[in-house]
Amino acid sequence: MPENQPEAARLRTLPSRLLSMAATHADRTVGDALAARGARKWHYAVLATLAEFGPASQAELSERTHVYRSDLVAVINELTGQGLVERSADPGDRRRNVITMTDEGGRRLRELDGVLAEAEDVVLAGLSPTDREELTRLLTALVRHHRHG
Amino acid sequence: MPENQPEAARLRTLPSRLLSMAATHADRTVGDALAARGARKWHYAVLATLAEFGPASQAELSERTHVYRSDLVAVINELTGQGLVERSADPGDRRRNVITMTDEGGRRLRELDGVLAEAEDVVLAGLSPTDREELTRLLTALVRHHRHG
DNA sequence: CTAATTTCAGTGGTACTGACATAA
DNA sequence: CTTATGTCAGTAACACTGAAATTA
Repeated sequence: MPENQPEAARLRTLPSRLLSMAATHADRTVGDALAARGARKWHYAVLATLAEFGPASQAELSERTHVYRSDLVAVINELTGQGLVERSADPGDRRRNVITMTDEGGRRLRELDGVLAEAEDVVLAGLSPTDREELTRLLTALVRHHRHG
Repeated sequence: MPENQPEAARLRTLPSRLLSMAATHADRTVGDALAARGARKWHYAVLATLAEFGPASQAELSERTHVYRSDLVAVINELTGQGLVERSADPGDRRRNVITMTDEGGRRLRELDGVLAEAEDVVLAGLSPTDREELTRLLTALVRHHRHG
């Protein structure tokens, strides 16, 4: 028995659901594109963060990328295995490792920049340039608020 | 060595990343709120769909909720276990089950409506009413576009 | 025969928790 | 003693694939 009240179509406009569906599609698009080059989004996040802020400890990388400390270990292992970053002991604090991007890591990052740009374009294909900016603005406001709400 | 080029801050405005972070937070907020009542978002999706379209086969529910047919089995098992829906054989097509919402399922749905409303409000707390509508519009356009090329 | 439906078994990336040893 | 760091083990919900059995 369908109801004829306003909440009959509960699901269709539920923001959390729309967010989830859009993010799933975006993650899959980006993930597939990166996987075709043997990378994952965390790899890109770490490389991009190293390019922006320079060498850092794993704890710092975790804060900046929002990849959990515990999960970052495997990511750094994979990146070192590919020669994209180097892990060395911090002489000033022997609890820490210093992660440094190699030259090959820099080249890899610029390669992945291209992959990402294409993927983002696929993700946003349904929106005008104005709407893309508007969406970015709204999402930025959302995550900003969540981080110090 | 931080770069001073425009792509230095690659991550901060990457739409797929913003989408992912916002969706993760939203999923967690909604998921926690539902979990406090012993429910998950798929349970809500199934109940809401049954309320809107009436009794349906699992294949129909899968299409409407976008829960995979294989995953839907467990969801229906859980809902029947709680007496919220009933699973019976379709007399007209013996491959199918007919899933029907019980009266208790209807009460449960209205209970969860309240839970969802609160959770959505938390999720969108950083946005004005106008921005909330705008976000909903943009996300709707995105998922709409994804669903038909 | 092919096609649809339900079900089960399993995979993989992600988000997250807890604990431990080491060192500040 | 407390705190921070890196590491490991493990959980849970989710998205998705493949295949088997049944029936149309």
